[in-house]
Amino acid sequence: MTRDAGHEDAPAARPAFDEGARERFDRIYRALRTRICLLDHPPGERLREEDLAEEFGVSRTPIRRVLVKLEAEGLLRSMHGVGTIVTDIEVGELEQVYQLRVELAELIGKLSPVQPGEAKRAEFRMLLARCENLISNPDAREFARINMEFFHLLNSLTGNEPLREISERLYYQTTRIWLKTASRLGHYQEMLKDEILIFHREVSDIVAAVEIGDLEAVGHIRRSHISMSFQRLRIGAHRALAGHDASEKPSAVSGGPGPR
Amino acid sequence: MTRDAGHEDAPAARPAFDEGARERFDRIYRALRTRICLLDHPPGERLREEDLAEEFGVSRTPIRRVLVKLEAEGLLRSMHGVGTIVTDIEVGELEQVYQLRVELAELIGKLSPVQPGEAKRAEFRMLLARCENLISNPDAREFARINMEFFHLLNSLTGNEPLREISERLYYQTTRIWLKTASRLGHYQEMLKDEILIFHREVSDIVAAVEIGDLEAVGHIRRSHISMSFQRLRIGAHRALAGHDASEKPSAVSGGPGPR
DNA sequence: CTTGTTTATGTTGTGCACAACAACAGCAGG
DNA sequence: CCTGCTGTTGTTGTGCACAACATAAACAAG
Repeated sequence: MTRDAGHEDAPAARPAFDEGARERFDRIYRALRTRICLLDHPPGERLREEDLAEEFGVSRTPIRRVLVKLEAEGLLRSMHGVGTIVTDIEVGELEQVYQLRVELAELIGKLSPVQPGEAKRAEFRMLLARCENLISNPDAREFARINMEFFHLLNSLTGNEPLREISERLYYQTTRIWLKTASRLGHYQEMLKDEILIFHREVSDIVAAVEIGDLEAVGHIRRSHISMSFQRLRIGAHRALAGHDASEKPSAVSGGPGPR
Repeated sequence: MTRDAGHEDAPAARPAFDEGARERFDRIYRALRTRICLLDHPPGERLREEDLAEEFGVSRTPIRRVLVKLEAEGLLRSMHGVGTIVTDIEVGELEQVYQLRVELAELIGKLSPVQPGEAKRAEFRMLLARCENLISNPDAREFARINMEFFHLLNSLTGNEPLREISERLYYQTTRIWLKTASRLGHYQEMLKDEILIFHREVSDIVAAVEIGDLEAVGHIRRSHISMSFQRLRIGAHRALAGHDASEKPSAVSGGPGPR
């Protein structure tokens, strides 16, 4: 298992001088969610409550609250007497989630859009810069992380809180599938570079739309990219299943999947 | 408090001969959710974990799991050292939820629609009959209950499971507001009869669309009714706030709110 | 060797006692 | 009468020991 790789955002067993119960809950919840979506906990891995309790410096009880929530979100599945395992995901099962995400993407620009101030626009530009760095220095994990931050930035463009919550939930249900599918493909490096280029294009287009304040355009761009991303994902998964993934050169438009 | 009124669907402290943990969790969860939405537990009421534990014949631990989930859904709010209280709701805060529900209503007919078989169509006709009975025998509580069952029936028309889950969640966040607003209005009886007539019209139209298998039409009808219902709700709440609710006769189209 | 049974082991679910915390009543000082 | 403090009470959050459960290994019967 890759658990010991690096938990930059989960400083284990931090004393947390004056942390309230709710803050601690959120901290542990987000840490685990990030780990699962970055495949630090790959699908099928068993999470022992006692280990997690020791790692975060608490008892099993608060850990269980977090696990219950993660199970409600569909990332975990705990069975009495067996264990708590990270749910496995298949491209086919995620089609419905993607269909819904495609529709919701447009709503972000429609329902209570909030025009970003200079600070937020700066965040967008910063992310675009990190994305450009990524082109010359491809790294799947960093890619997934930037993608996650980009999502949260986009999500903050709507003032509709229920929409934000639901979009976030669906995002975290689907985002793992890319890393999982990609790791199975033979032409890992080429595909990663292609996907990063496509993602950079999306970020670039969206930042342009944000700069001129056209949030509806942001929604449309996002929608088409999510849709196309899922199409590439399906093709990639199909090739991986057929087993002739390493035998043919990928093209820029249909090379492989990317996290959206 | 109205807690002792009638818990038809929550047989308290049932022995439950061979009930698994998951089934019990679901039973308690749904019982409490129904009670909250039927205002058996009105907004602001304090729920004592120990009382609930005793009533359902379990310890505090499984009760807390249910409360955590209900809190995640926005129906409860528990504060350390204070208590677990039923969240209060205002029409203004629910505007965003309604905007989202309006958009999602159309998706039910679009995303993976499943043509209902004869059994399901019979359920629709049955509900329509109960709705007609309601006209000659108005009862707010029964109205809310039929409305709830009608929602679940509609929700089963899409095969998109994430959409079903999200729609359900949003429905239960909003459905309480009608009973709460209605109970504050002076012309309670007239408004109830008007709302029942409007609801009967909606059910009738939707059943007709279901019979000919046009699920997209179902989505459109539903969408417009949710939208109009919220408009009436806002007007009703405004009148109740202004305090001149009992002084003027309501009309059929703008009389008051109804649960959607 | 195969198969059905039993036992051992490890996990999640539950119950209970206690800690942490907030609100309130009572009271002293002004 | 008002204000600020303090003890008391009641609630949710936590830790821990045990029950319920599933799995797999060990074993006996065929």
